[in-house]
Amino acid sequence: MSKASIMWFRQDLRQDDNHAFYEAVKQSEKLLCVYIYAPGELKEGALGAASKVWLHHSLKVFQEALAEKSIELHLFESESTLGTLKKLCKEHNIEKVFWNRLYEPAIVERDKKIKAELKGAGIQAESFGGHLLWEPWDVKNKSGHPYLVYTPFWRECMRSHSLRELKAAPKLSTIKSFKVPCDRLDDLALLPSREWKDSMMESWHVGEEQVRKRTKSFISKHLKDYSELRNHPNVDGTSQISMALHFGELSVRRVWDWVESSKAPAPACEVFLKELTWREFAQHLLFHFPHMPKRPLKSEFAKFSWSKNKKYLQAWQKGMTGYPIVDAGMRQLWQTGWMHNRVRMIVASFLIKDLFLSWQQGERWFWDTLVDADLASNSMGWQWCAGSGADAAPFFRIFNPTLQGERFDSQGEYVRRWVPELSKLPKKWIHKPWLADKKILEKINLSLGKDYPLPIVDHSAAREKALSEYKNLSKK
DNA sequence: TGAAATGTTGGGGCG
DNA sequence: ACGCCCCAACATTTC
Repeated sequence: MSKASIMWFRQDLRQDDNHAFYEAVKQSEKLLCVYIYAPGELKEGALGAASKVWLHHSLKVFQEALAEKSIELHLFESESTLGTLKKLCKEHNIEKVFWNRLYEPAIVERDKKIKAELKGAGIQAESFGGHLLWEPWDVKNKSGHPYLVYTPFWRECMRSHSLRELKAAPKLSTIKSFKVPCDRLDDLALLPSREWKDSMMESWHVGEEQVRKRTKSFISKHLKDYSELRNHPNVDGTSQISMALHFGELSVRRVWDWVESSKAPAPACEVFLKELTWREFAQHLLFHFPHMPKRPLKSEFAKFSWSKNKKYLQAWQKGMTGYPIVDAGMRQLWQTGWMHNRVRMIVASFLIKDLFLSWQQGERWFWDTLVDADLASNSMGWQWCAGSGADAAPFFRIFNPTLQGERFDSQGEYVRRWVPELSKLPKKWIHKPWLADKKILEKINLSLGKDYPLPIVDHSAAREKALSEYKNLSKK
């Protein structure tokens, strides 16, 4: 039993199944809850603009939820988390600091240092597993190395790794709370002046309570059709829990439990649990290969000579490439901070293999604009598309944006929703407007090249070029 | 969680 | 009735 402790909240803004919080409440008489915003320490993991907006709202809701139980969540903007923690410990006679572990390289390094320094200063420090299903150092192949291929990773997790015990939300009625001077939420300046910040959040559920409802309703209504409907961008067939998993409003372990105890057929459950395990795989990869966000995991790809065409990059970012499914996705991303996963693969393939821009350019744009931006998932995903990652798609697997559109948005509804200038175009041409009859275009008063761009590159020519470039690379 | 090129098969039209 | 061609449908290979 410790008299006074700090609960250091990070990406675990929840009460349910929060091991560090559970133990902190159990082991302490008096508890100081803190969130420390120290962007300078995070390197390439420093939050993107959309993530900051999400964090702002998430912190607000979490503060309110704790306040209902008379617990204050103290916010601090800081240049040194260690400095802030040490100062608080000293000022308030703190005996122990609790937190849940994270696995990004810069954070791991910082937290190790913090733990050592606190212990050196005579303060106990204990970290807990809560962000993942399994610890990265526990899942290894027979020769003791981390897995580089997903399927064996999945099998190994299923075969030999049990899930940790779930923890209920701690009972807060008996714990004594501190109230100390701290920053206000607005002082953290997480909301940019960008105009999309309000409209962006309209699409999403924020906070533990709302996210729980949304997830449970997904499981009971949509999980049974997940394997099919998750591919159709205009259908509400995905769980949309990525952002809540990133900031920890939702425990992945808890979701796993809900899915396993759901009434959905076992094969549907498995498809979904495999997606949760892809997230896990990404986190483990980043832990073992800290350079994943910056450099190709397959080093031969470092020689690839990418284009630096700024106009192409801008056209892609703004959703003005002339390929409707690509543009719809990029505009959905800009307006809502989120893009359907099927479309993420399509726009990524397009950036890399049609425009020859490096996957890192795409990675950085997603990082800044996605509310669910996650260093591990994002860099793994981009490397997967580029063919340079672990268990990646072969480079020659090139998506044809027209065919992908026709297959997964067969009615063109997704395109019409996000690219309104094409909304009157008949289904037949919705994914290839440049082939539409002039008469039709005149009739709907659509002037290609003016109201909507002509394709900025020719897909089949770009495909040939990409393949020959790749061939050269593998020769060298 | 590709697409395109190439190969194979089999039904039907037709001399 | 037969051979031939066409081509859609499907399978396999290649990038």
